[in-house]
Amino acid sequence: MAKKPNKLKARLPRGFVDRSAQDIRATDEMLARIRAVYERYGFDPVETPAFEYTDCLGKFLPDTDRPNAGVFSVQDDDEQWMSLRYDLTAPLARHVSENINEIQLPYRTYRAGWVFRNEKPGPGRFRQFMQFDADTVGAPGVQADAEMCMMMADTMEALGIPRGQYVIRVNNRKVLDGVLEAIGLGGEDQAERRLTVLRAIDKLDKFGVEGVKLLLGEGRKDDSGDFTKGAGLDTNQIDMIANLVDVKGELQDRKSFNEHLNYIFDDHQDILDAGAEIGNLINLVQSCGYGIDRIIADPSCVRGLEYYTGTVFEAELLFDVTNEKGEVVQFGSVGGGGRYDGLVKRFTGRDVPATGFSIGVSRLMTALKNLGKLNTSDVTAPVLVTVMDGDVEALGRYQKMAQDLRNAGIRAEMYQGNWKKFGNQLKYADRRGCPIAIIQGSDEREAGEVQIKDLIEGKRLSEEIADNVTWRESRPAQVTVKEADLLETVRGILDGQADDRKRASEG
RNA sequence: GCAGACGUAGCUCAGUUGGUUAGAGCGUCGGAUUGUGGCUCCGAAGGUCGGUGGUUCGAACCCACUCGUCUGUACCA
Repeated sequence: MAKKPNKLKARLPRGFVDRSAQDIRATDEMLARIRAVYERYGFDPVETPAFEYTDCLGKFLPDTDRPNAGVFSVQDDDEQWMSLRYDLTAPLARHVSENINEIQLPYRTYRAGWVFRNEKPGPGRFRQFMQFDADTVGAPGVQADAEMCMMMADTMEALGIPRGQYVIRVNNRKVLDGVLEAIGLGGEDQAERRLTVLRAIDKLDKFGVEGVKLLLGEGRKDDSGDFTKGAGLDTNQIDMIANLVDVKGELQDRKSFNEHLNYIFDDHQDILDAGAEIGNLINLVQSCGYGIDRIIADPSCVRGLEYYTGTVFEAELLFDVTNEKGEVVQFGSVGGGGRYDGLVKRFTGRDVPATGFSIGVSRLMTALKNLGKLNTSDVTAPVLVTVMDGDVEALGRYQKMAQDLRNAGIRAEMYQGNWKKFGNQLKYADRRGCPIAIIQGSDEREAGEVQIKDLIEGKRLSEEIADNVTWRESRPAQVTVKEADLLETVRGILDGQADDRKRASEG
């Protein structure tokens, strides 16, 4: 009968994660580096809330009054639908529109924040993740797009990704639109088909040209035997798109890009005009010294299907990313953006052209972590002041030692567990990674002394001592000093440990 | 969403043809050692076998459903 009480099971919602101290510190470091680049380009921060009214995000399902399934939504007490933001661009457009009279355009702005997507999570894909965006609102020229591409390249390098290990791929939506028109997919009635074609093109890096061709035609069967219906184009149409898209990074400048387009679409002026815009962007960045090792034209770059109107670009990592099991994983892009000239107009009715991009911080961190390029934090654990006597007077003395260390800028704590088992205090310090333990029992107290134990050096010495009695009695790496010399001695040991770490990391 | 694989202790995994009381290693806790971490030794705790229902004298094992994880794929602002 004595059935255990049914305990509540502690569980994390699917697709969400708790972040460790190390992750938080690493993220802070990444954010600081990204922010420094954006600031240097003259951008200012602005922050918007996690919730927006769903209509401002533009995510109602067609022909219904319910929000899209991909967004987390709740109804406010007045029955209006609100949703957690799924990116930072739509909220920015809302903010700018609401404050359009106060904001000096062109407006350069950046912001980092959590965004939420109610989708199937996967490795490195979560339902809450962080983006770090930069946008220029009210800048119509391709020179603003060019600036974005360069800033994105600078950001990659600021994060420690060497040149040649990443690339910014640039395209223009108007090229793709023109091409679709040219192969006879224009008009309202073919909208769905155009989307299918764009999705197929976007899969180039995943499936290769042959895979894309299948998706443009009848369809493609994947490894599990699942069949994806294709766009149903004829071979002529498929070949034109395949030729457009399969360039293997050969389009190095304005001239070669235009020649490429000209070769396939020599009688379509709108395509050539859009192509010229990409060419101009490439020339602009090259005049600033950003060569094809950093920014390159790529007609297969598609990006989001929703609101981009011109230039689109994305940052891709070129090194292999391996997971915990050592398998190489398809990583795809770590950020991207483009021109969205219609987004502010939805609210204001005014033409307010804008361009910007987004970096997937969480995703990029996964890549850097798996690569071992993530700055492992150099935060050291606190110095532990151990407790030998539990009377209030003694506790005050221990607490004061901790305060003195803190006031001297040294991370320190007094042991707050059960002080009666002294061995456990050092065990705690060991597991916590404390560099030093401070010990003062009645003997030391009477002599006006403290014992200072270098736990790192002690750990090293322990390898040479097999016998526990000897190990305990020898009190390795432990010195006795006058109370007045506590701070200086601790600082000396910490400095020595820091030097050792530096030497070790430099190999 | 679709397809497949897998769910046994905190973790990694054994578990015979369906047969008594479900095991190991690691970890955790306690002791040897109440003022000294590591090592070693001794001991203990820890399980609705993912859940529900069914077949059976009997189910961790077989069946159905369901939940979760992983892989591929679709969607992805």
